[in-house]
Amino acid sequence: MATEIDGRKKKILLAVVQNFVLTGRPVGSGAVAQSADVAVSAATIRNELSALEEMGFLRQPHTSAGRVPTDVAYRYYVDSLMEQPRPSGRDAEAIERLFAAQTREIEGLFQEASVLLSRLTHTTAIVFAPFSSADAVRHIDLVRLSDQRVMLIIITARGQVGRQLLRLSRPVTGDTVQRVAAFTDRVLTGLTSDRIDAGDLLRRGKFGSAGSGLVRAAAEAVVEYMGSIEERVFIGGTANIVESATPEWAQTLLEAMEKQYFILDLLKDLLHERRLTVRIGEENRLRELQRYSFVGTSYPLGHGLLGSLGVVGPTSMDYARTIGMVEYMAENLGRTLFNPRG
Amino acid sequence: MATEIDGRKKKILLAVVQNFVLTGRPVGSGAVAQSADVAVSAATIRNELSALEEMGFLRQPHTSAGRVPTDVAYRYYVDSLMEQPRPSGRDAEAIERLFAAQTREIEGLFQEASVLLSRLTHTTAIVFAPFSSADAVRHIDLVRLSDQRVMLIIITARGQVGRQLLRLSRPVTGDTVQRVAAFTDRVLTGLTSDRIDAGDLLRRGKFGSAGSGLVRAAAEAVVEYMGSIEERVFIGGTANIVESATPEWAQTLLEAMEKQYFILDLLKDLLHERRLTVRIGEENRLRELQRYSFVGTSYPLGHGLLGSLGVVGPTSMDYARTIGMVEYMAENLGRTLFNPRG
DNA sequence: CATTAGCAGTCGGCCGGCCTGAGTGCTAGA
DNA sequence: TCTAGCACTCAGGCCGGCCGACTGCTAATG
Repeated sequence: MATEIDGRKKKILLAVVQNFVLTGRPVGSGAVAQSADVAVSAATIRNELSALEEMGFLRQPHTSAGRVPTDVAYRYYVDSLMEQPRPSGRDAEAIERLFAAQTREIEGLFQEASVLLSRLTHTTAIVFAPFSSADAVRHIDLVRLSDQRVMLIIITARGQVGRQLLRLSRPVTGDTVQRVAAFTDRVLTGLTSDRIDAGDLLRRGKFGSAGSGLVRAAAEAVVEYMGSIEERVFIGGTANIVESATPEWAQTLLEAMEKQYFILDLLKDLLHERRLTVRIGEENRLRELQRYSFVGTSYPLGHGLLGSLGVVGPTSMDYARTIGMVEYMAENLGRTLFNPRG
Repeated sequence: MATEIDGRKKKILLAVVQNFVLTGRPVGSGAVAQSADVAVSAATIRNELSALEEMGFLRQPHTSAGRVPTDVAYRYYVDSLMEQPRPSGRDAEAIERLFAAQTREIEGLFQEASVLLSRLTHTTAIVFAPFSSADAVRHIDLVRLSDQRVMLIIITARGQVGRQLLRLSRPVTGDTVQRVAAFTDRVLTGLTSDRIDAGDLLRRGKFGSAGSGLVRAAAEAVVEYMGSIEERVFIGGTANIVESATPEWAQTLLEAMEKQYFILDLLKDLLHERRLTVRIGEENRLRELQRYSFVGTSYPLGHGLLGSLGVVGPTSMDYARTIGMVEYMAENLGRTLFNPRG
């Protein structure tokens, strides 16, 4: 009859959740009687379990089995029951070691962060780094690959780097490429994309027809690049997906993970709010994720930008530990890329 | 008694391999009698099958089952039986479309190549792009992230781009970073790593203690970067791994795929020879791959460098089709990145 | 009136036996 | 040398029984 969740129910629910997370098997009244610090018999606990089931926190896979927490139970656990520890000494140290080096290749840093996070939490980790290029040009370079192919390299004021392959309709000589590179670098540096005009460039620099084609192609590619957002995604621990579900679900999720739009949908709305987000089972909008839970947060990327990172794992994950890790990783990553206090 | 493989045996073996690749189930004498173009009865085929088993080409999962090809049979099939078709019109078109764009982001090109290749072959595809940096400096830039963190951007003569995070022991101002950037760019451009000397730089440019620290850190990072080889790996279609094997094998392989050394071991020796390589089952050195087959080849990256690409799939893959795809993809990729004829 | 001991009931998982069907090897005859 | 026929083998599906874990209910208890 009790429709409110009292102290004893809390303890029992906590015991069920912890036990299930640990063993992965339905938890019976006997197991709860042993592990929860309530001094009542298994029979009483049965009554309580039955009440908790009525309230939607637990369910039975079949009549004669123990209880399994529902998404609602995990939600309640995360919101009201668990105590959130900082990562243990060893785990914290592993994360700190990643950021200890004096010099660090930047793509590698993101990749290794995702791998480490996945390893520490036994989940699949995703690190999302959106670099806005709505920014000014800092440097332009052109590298001749062959007669009609040139690579354009753009560096923006904020340090974002893009490399674009240009295909030309006429062959260009190495000398022309060099001259056009120097010219575009000189003329475009400092400009934002809305102030770049291919026609204007062609009037200011005199090149043969092949050179003019290159100038035009480069200018167009620069405008296109500067207007785009480069969204880099680093995924680690995909193997952990296989462990935690049936092969079909694993395959579906693996497939989804390779889709850009999937990742964006998952991580993009974290960018607007700075706080930790936990989405449990069916709380996820994405159908492929409704058998899993997601724990994510954002981190500062510098220049006022935010990135986000998170993990995907079984709904029966150890939320306390996972949340601790995700937060600590975000903190360290943010501090490394952008440190207001030096 | 026949220890040589005659024409009829060839036809029968071919039928078994093709049938098994198609259905995935052991092939019996009846099925062979129907599909192979030999006008003999099932009983005769049974004798031949038995002989082929004796010779090591086939094996029976159990006494009353049909036959399954061994690694040896696939090897013989690849070497002597199959006819290698060019990719079908539709497949070729899909590949060509990938390379059709006038302007192309370069990382994205590699990534999409791996995804497309995996999709067309139902395997997991790997594209390996080793960029040697044993090269001259083309451009240096520094971007201040915070008081004590600076991002170093290096462009090499061949167009390789590196971004390194530097952590400084003293805070630097934006102005200092700018001055050091201009100085290092001017002084280092054109040099190879063996001619870069931090001490010499410090003598030639006068900066405060913070600036000198930055000069030294930058110089060291440049030397380190120029001496390294940046090895980028793009993997597509990991979900296909799950389909083709038991979850345990799939997990083992997925785990291995995330390891740098594994990929390198797999793809690096392709770089020395230009021809197609097929490694079937236990022919693979790597233990994790001995239940799979690998089909790979190399492609020119420009500047005399080679990259490599390949796919990993079940030993019972459609080798003819797969080989066609891998070769066609390598051809197109190579032509796009490096085109001796324009 | 909450709690508890006891008991009957439920059901998944496992084991062994049975049957079926696909496919084999062998033999005798053409 | 090939083939028809036959006895044989064995994986996989199906059934029934047993075991054990766990439940819900009831009646007794402080």
